[in-house]
Amino acid sequence: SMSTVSRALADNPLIPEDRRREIQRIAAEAGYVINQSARSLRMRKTQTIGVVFPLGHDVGQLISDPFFIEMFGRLADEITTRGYQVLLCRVTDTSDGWLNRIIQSHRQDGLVIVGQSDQHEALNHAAESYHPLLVWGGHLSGQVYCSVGTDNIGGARRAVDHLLGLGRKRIAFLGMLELPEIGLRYEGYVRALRAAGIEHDPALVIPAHFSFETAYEAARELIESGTKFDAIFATSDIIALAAIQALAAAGIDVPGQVSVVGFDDIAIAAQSTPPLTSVQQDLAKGAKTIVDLLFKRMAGEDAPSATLLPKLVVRKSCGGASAG
Amino acid sequence: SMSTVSRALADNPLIPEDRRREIQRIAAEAGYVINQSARSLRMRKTQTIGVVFPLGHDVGQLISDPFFIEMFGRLADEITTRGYQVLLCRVTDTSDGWLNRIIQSHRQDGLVIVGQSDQHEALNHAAESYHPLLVWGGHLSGQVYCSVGTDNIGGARRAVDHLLGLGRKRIAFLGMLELPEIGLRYEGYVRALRAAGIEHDPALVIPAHFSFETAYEAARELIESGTKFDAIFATSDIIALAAIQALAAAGIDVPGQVSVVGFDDIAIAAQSTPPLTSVQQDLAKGAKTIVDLLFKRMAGEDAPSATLLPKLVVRKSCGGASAG
DNA sequence: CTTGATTTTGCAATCGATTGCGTTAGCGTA
DNA sequence: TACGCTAACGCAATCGATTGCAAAATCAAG
Repeated sequence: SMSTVSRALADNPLIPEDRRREIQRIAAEAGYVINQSARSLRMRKTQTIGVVFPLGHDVGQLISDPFFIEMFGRLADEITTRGYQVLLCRVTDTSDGWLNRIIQSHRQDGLVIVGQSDQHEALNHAAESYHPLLVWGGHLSGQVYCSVGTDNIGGARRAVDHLLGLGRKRIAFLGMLELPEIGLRYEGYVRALRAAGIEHDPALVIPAHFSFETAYEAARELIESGTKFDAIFATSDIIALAAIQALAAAGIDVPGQVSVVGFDDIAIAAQSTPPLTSVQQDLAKGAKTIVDLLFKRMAGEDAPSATLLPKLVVRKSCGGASAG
Repeated sequence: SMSTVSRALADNPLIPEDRRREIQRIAAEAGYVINQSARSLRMRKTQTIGVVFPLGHDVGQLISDPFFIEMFGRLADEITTRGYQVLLCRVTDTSDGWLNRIIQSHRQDGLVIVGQSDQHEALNHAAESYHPLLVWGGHLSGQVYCSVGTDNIGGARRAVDHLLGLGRKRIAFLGMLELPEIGLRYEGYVRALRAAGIEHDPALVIPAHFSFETAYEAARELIESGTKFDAIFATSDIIALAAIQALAAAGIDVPGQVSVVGFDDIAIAAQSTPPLTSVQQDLAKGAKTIVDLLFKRMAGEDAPSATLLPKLVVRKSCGGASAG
């Protein structure tokens, strides 16, 4: 009897306990497993969380960025611990309605978007009707969706303040202002300079993508442009490491002549030469917060955005007495 | 008319071209998206590949191992490029029939198992009836399933030969022999020693798990045991890095007193101090091969196992003239 | 206008579970 | 034996697509 079996396997108390056990035993012996496609269709839930990496800006390199990779791993751990599967969605086609296409495919019960990329509007629009959606990224004004992220302004502020404290005055900024998180870090950079009474030179703001190669190019151009600078605030560790290599190639000493600070504090940061000073994002806590809030939303409750406090980890790449 | 729409969206030539386009336009405007649960059920395929990490030996640490992480990223790239989704399966419950449970859930059209763990038998059994299955790992005798992996014996042989060439004679082996791949590396280690006419001392074979902490402990115990050794062949870079730190903590110079060679050549290997000599596995090629073969098998063709040739990347951690 | 061939269209079954609701079985009591 | 009540059970609808097959529409030719 089909319905009885279904109920028995679901541990439905309508079926007497001993009968349930027997059916479960027989099913196990026969190697029977519930077909999840059918189950998903009927139940309208998939026991799956989609993790999305919008790559609107830089296509073709999911794997190359250690930050994304680590974030993914942490998210995967949090999700699987709760008995859900993880579906990785790499979005290459960000044409109109890409997010809706993912949502309406009903492949997942909830979504985590890692990084806003340039899709703030799309996210806002989707969030109006789709609730089990969480975004890792900066908190922007007029934001409808629920996000978790580091205090980018504060983190940048702390990094630049540290450089200023070392006596650095011409601090270059490397990053893509178009991305919301980077825009916020820029905000922190500007505020720190202003607070120190230093005029902000647009020639020191260099667009740099997240990949090592393009960042290296950007740093090289800055060096060759002849613009004078005595420090670099890089908006990611990869950019910082690329800049250090570009400086080394040009015979410029780090931290002797130029101090460098990165962002993220990925694992390699501590291992590089010189070890990299960086603004640490607590990804373990971030991932846990994201998944906690997502499950709250999946349960129908509302959940507010959250901000994590960054920590400046000082190492040798920016010189000064406090190295370590 | 439901059937017409379904056919139109599938670009079925039964529907005249202009009608197809119109229907597609209307569907796009209405934001209609095919429900993948229903589609999967009817079509008996999910456009999804499952990537499985059996953690029978070391539970609770998917994210911590850079090797797994990189492999996953490469696999994900290859899979998404082919228009498939990636489902991450972390297996914690390796009780009888775990693989069958995954297969019969019909959540995916094909499976990639990363690392045999201690599940050789289970894999062999599953492969008899389930064909779209590929395994990253060593090639074992009597193996039914299709696997792709580095030539572990050859790689180990090359690493140990290099140490012997540097004049090292008492070479410790760090790794878990129970795992098939490590067993093969041990085989290479033994062969290299035998070829050099050196007697193999069981006291130099130390069980070491893949996590940094446990590997550090293992190395510390080796050092404190008083057993004399002048080199370490570690079966993963993480183990090698842990060993280097343990040696440093004990005041032993690398590569002055002890040479260290790792396995995998993960990204950090080049960045550590001293930079780590390691047996490089070409994961990009490995992942591509795996997915190529998997899709062949999904198409019903047969596909043979493949072996990749490892390359010894010499850096400073083992001393000698050839450092780079 | 009819016939036959061909192109379009749509009915209805199907995939494999879950579940509301009605039916049957079982048991105790009068 | 009859009745009432509860505990088990099972029929049949449902989820939302796809597709074989038959019906309908269209068209060409006689």
